[in-house]
Amino acid sequence: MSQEQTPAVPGEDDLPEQLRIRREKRAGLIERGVEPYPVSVLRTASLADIRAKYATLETDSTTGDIQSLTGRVIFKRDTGKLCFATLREGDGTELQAMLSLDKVGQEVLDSWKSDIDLGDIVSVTGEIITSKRGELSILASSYSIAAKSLRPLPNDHKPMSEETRVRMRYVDLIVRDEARSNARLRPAVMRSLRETFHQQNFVEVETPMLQVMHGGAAARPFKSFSNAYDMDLFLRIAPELFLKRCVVGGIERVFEINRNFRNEGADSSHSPEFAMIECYQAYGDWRSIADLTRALVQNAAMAISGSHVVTHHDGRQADLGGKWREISLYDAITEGVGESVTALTPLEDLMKIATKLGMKIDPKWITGKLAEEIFEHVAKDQLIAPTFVMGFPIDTSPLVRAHRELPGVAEKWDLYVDGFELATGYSELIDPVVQRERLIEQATLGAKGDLEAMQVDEDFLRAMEFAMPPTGGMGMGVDRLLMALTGLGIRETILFPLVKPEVE
RNA sequence: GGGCCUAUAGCUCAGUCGGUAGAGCAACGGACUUUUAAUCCGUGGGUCGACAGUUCGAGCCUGUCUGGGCCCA
Repeated sequence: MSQEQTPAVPGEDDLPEQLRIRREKRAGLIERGVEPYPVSVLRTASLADIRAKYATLETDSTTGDIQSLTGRVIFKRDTGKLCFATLREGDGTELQAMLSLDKVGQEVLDSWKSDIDLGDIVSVTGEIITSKRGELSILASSYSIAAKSLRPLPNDHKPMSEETRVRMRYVDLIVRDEARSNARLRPAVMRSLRETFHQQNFVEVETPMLQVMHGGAAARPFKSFSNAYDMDLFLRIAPELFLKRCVVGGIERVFEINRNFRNEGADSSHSPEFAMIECYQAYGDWRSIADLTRALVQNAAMAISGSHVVTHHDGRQADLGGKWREISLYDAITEGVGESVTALTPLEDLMKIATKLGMKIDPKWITGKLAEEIFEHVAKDQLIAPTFVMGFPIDTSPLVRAHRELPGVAEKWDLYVDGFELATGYSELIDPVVQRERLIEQATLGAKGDLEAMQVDEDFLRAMEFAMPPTGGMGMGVDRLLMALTGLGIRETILFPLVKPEVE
């Protein structure tokens, strides 16, 4: 006191007024012997319990039921001798607390008015009643502070800016109903997905995220390093090659739901880390795996909205029910450009078509890649209702079996919903000799500077040489599934999406 | 990668022609025993994202950088 003290936190003196006042209130409580962060407080029921128990209580009644309830103070309406506050608990359930002079006395009432701020978490003990206006309430005989908030809550009636919501999701969850429901949507969808898999006798496995060699998809990886082994490691871009090892080993129906990492840009439909489903079904093919995919999506829709018709957050409805439309990729291109295009159409002809469409062409694109780009250019906007796009070019699908009839085409589909790619499914390539040739082609592309090309995974090829049964496989983005079910952007489906650090 | 928009009080946002920084909520002081975003009276709160430039003078104009959003590829 007598000496000059440097503040414990640098710049404590420079805190904004509201933060400083709350820190002073905390210190004041401690000085008076009141613990602002007690080890426990009284709680006999949740607010939801009380709401359920007294759903039909008449206006201005008493119950004689004494409870201790906790919640965060989100509104305060202080009058001279009777104070009201709205308490809110984690799922958004609210209940009114009332403190009256004749029940708690002058000292307690004064302390409530001066010590308790919006955002504080409190425990209130008293009788459950309804007010003269009919509001279900707890009429306090005493209260205690459960945890003092040192920061003011944002304005509860104006939505926080998108940036603030993402940077401070914990506050978003306190103040925004949709944030709370979104957070609970994902686990509901995850449970539904797992149930569908279990109904169909799929076994869930967990395969490595830290990999010696990345593979199973075309993407740039995040690179790490193992000090103990003195070698480079990669965060996985896909679990595919390990799940296929499982199928070789006899786990005939296998799935994994877990995180993949891709060292690429982030936008409204891409996140550097994202949850992905992959599954493999021995003795299945691209057709059987398409049926499974439809069941996964439709059951998830049913789980969260009780119907195959889902309502997006903006009120738009999307019907995911029934059997989905199928179109052939090359038929769609042919229709879109008005001249016949097949997997055998040479690169030069595709170039002419793309140029005529005014597309920007990357000279590194191979024939199949160019065909896919033309498809996206002419047809993507029509893919709002769920649509299987069947038959992708074989030169961009190194892990897929060739189509049983169409030359140059692979037995691969992409599922489009709402204009974006939700899932992809294959008849898997199981001939180890062809598989080796395809991976070596990829490695050649890699040597030429294609950073997304796959590496040759010798152990994977050895596994394939022990024979994998004919198999259908599928991959689906979980975040994108949530987008298709809700219409939200990917950053709203992920609780804590990657954000660059705030600058001081 | 290219283009457009954006950053101002704790939160959400105004800020005209370049001339002393504004509102609502929140906060602080006071009144109020049935409020529901309570009401009424009063008060305080700002490194206008950062740096540079133009100017007598910059929240505003110019440039660079940083964060965020949208569109295109």
